[in-house]
Amino acid sequence: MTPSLGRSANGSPPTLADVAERAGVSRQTVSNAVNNPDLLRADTLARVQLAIDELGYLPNRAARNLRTRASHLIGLRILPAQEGTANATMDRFVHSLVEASREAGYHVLLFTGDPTDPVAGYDDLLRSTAVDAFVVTDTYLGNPQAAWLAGRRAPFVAFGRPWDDPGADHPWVDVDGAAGAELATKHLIGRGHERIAWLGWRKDSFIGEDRRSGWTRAMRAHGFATTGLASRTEDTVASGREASAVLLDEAVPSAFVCASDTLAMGVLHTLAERGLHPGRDVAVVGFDDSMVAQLVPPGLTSVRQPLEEVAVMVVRALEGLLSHPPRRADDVLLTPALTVRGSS
Amino acid sequence: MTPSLGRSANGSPPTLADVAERAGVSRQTVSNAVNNPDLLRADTLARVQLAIDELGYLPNRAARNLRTRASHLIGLRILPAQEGTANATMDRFVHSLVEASREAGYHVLLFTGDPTDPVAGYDDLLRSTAVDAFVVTDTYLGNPQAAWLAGRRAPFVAFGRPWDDPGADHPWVDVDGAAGAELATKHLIGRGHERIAWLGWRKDSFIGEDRRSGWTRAMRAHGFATTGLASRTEDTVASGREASAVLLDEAVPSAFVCASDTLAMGVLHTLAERGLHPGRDVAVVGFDDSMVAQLVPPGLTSVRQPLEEVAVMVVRALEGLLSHPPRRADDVLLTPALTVRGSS
DNA sequence: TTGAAAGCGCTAACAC
DNA sequence: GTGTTAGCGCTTTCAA
Repeated sequence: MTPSLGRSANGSPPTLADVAERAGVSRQTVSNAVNNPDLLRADTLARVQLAIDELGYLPNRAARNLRTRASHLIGLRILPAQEGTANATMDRFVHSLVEASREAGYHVLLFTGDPTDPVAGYDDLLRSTAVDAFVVTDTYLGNPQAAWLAGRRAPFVAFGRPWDDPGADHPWVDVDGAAGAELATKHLIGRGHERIAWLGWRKDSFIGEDRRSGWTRAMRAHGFATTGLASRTEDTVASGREASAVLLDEAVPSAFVCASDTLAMGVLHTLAERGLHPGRDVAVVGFDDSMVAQLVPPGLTSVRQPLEEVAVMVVRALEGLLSHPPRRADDVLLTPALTVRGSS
Repeated sequence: MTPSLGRSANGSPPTLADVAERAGVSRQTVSNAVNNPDLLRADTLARVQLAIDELGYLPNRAARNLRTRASHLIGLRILPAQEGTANATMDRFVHSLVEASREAGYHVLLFTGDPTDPVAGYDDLLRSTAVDAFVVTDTYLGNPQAAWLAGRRAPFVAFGRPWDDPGADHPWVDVDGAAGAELATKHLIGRGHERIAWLGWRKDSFIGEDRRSGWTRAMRAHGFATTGLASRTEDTVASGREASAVLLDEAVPSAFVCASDTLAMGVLHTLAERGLHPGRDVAVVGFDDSMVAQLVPPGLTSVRQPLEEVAVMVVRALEGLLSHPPRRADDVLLTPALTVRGSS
């Protein structure tokens, strides 16, 4: 009787030796059949392949990892989800990264760490050679992990520019936030708005200032005033609500461009309180195209980051770093798109 | 000069042999210091520990995995995110699972597979012994993966009851959807509502029918009619909008209990179109406590699944399965809670 | 309490 | 083209 697929007689998965015996060749020949098929004569390859299929053989990962000094695993640290915000960007990115990695033959290993220690978790994975490389996502607020990883000579690619260290020599992929905000502002200008307010993050956020510059650029290009029309606050609904209420009272904008969907939802709250209708009375554009933007009536126009593309480029850069010899991929700055909905 | 932490002279991480040499003991003694410290004499242990710390030694995962036949990796398959729905339950669960796994010494390996083939991806990971076990999440709609994994004798724990196979003998953890819907309905009854509509999924969804039964139970317990007050539809905003419009016209409910936040958002769309205010004119309760529920004005009351607890119980069951000898943990049915917001 | 030997399953290097 | 040898770094067994 044929052993059941994927299990040899002793109950554990078949090994190279099992296949070799069945095909009547040496173990090395089986290894070559798997890794360098063109080295084998056609009939030998066919015989080995048959045995492989019959046994359902797949190389043992641990053994292969040990020998090749590679795990084909990519580490990604995820932070606890922020309740009460629309920040699902990371979750969307995780999906995209898993997909893109798979196509390159990698799996994604998720880990967490003490949120107060930006480097926690990386160290152990690195020292135990559990992953081949990392994808680093939270490059904002002067995060030390890029420098730390670089110091350890750990291969990694960043999703996000090295804002505070332009000389950093790791590859990165980012989305042009200024272009996104500019797109949003121009869209509103095209709809006839002139008094367009900016609702953004506090000044110490590089990403926030970058996005804000897109708004400024579009406004200036059309000769519209920006004075008194900008507000910087925390990334919470409550802050967005308060800030938009103040702006409405003091600057009377007819439209808002926001640094996040969370802040945009704050604007919607203010409008709801005042009996104003988004899109009809006041236009609102958010940033990130979160599920909230898609679902809230009448739909929130929002800047959408091309995370699928980001993931593909990140993996491409990773492949470069992990090839022999290592290649450093060019940095990539992608342009977001605008998803127009009822709120504008 | 001391070699830099985590790297021996030749540039790769230090090994057992490096530590042994430095501490003047055999490799085996170092291994014991790591895995069975009580076997060593106190002073030997201290000496070895010092060398370990100085070198920044951590056991190589691949080697350890090969030897112990365990990867300390848990596989979780994630499906492509459904745009246009509020279904971020999976993302929340991923976070919780990563956290719970870490505390048990496991990492989470994410993978995808052809969405049309429910078993794709599992097979390779299993045969290559890349993961120790799986967490299976999409147990609805007669999904064959549980039976398939069981047939392969692969250790796995399900988040979700084996609805279509009550005799399945794998451990599972689930949330009591009926209790959740009952909680929601009773909450509305307590607010004075009597004509409470049910907006749910199509009849072939076990989960949908389970949740619906909670509504029925609460209504019957109070002697309220349910005839004409229930609607079953697809889990999309558009379906929820249409179905709620029909219900409002034909059955004139004063409140809605929905099988998902997505459907609840559909109700909010209908209310917005008709100039009705959620919470003031018509009460609405959703299911899942998604970010949308938290952010939409005036806040959507929603049933919240205790996913953190689910993850902890899942990992506990996993630990049982992977211990020697394997233990099958008791099945767990957790009760959700209601998060009350402006919509009710 | 510590050390020596063997081997997990694989692939790199080399010999035939 | 194919087979042989060696060894990746670790833990299990057994001997000292």
